[in-house]
Amino acid sequence: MAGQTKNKSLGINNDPEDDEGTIDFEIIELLFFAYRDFTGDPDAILEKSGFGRAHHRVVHFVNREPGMTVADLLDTLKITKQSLARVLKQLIDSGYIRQVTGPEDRRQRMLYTTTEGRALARALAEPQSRRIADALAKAGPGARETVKRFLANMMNDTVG
Amino acid sequence: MAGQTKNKSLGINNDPEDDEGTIDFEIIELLFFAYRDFTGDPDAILEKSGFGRAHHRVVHFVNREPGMTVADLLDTLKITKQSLARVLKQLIDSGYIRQVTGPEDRRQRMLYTTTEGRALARALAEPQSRRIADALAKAGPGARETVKRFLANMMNDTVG
DNA sequence: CAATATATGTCAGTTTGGTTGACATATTTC
DNA sequence: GAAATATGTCAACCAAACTGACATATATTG
Repeated sequence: MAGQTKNKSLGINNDPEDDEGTIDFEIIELLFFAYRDFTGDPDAILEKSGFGRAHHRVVHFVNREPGMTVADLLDTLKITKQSLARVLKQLIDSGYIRQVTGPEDRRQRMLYTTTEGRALARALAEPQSRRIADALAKAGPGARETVKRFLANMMNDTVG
Repeated sequence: MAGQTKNKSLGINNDPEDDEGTIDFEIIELLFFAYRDFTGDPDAILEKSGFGRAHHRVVHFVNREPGMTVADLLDTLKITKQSLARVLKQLIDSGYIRQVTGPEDRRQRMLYTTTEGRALARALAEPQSRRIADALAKAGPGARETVKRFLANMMNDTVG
C-alpha cells in the first residue's frame, strides 16, 4: 500500500500515490506549465502596446485569415460579440485592424490587419515560435509530426 | 511573390503567406485550440460545485503535493496572495481543503485536501486524462515520450 | 532581549475579459 | 412587405487577476 494513515481522523489526504496509474497527472501538469510559459512570452510586447491577451488573439486570427467576418472571429474565439466588441473597437481605433463592408453580403464586416497590425501580430508570434522551435529540436527527430498529431487530437472537432 | 497588391492604398494586409516559413503559426494555433478544449473538460463539474477554474488549479496542486505551504502554492500558480486568498478561503470553508500549522515553522500553513477535495480533484482530472490518453493513442507509438519532452522543453525552467 | 525579517491574512480599490439581456440598424431572403 | 440575419451598442454583472497598505504571529539575528 502506498497510503499513509496518519491524519485520517482529520479527513486529511496526504497520499499522492492513490490516483497514479489511473489519472495522467503528469501530462496534465506539463500542459499547464508549458501553456502558462508559452502565453507569457508576448506579455512584454503587449504591455508596451497597452493591450492584453484578448487583443493578441484577435490580431492573431485576423492576421492569419484576412477577410474573416465578425461571425467567423466569434466562432473561432468562442466568446460573445459583446466581449469581442470592446477589444475589436480598440484595435480598430488604434489602427491595427480595418473593417471592409462585405462585397457580396453588405451586412458583413470583413476584417483585415493594417500594416501596423501585421507587424504587431508578427512581433507577438515570434518569441512563441522560437520557443516552439527550440522545444521541438530538443525533443528529437520526428517530434514535430508527433506533437502536431497529439495536439490536433486534443481538439474537440478532431475527425480522425 | 505570394502577395496581393490590391487594397495596399488602404493599409490593408490580406496576404497570409508572408510570414510562413519564419513563424510557426501552425503549432501556435494547435496549442491554442488544444488547450482551450482541454481546459473546457472540467467546466461541467465545476459548475455543479459552484467553483471556477481558479479553484480547480488550487485543488489540483494541493492534492498532488499534500502538505505544500501557501508560499509553495503561490510560487506554483504564479499569482498574488490576494488573488489566492478568496479562492482558497472558499475551498477551506466548503470543506475541500484543510490547513495545518507547520510542525517546524509554525508560521506556515500546510495545505491538504480533505476526502471530498480529493474526490473533486479526481473528478476534474478524469475527463482531461481520458482526452490525453485518446490523443496519445491516436498519435502513434512513442508519442507519450515525445510529447512529454516537448512540453517539458516548452517550460521556462527546463534545464536540459 | 530587542529588532528585524518572514509567512500568512485581510481590507480596499482597480483592471481585464468574460457573461446575459435587451434593443437598434442595415441588409438579405422569403 | 415580413421575417431572418449580421452587426453594433447599452447596461448590468461576474470571475479572477492586480496593486497598495497594514495586521499578526512566529522565527531569526544582532
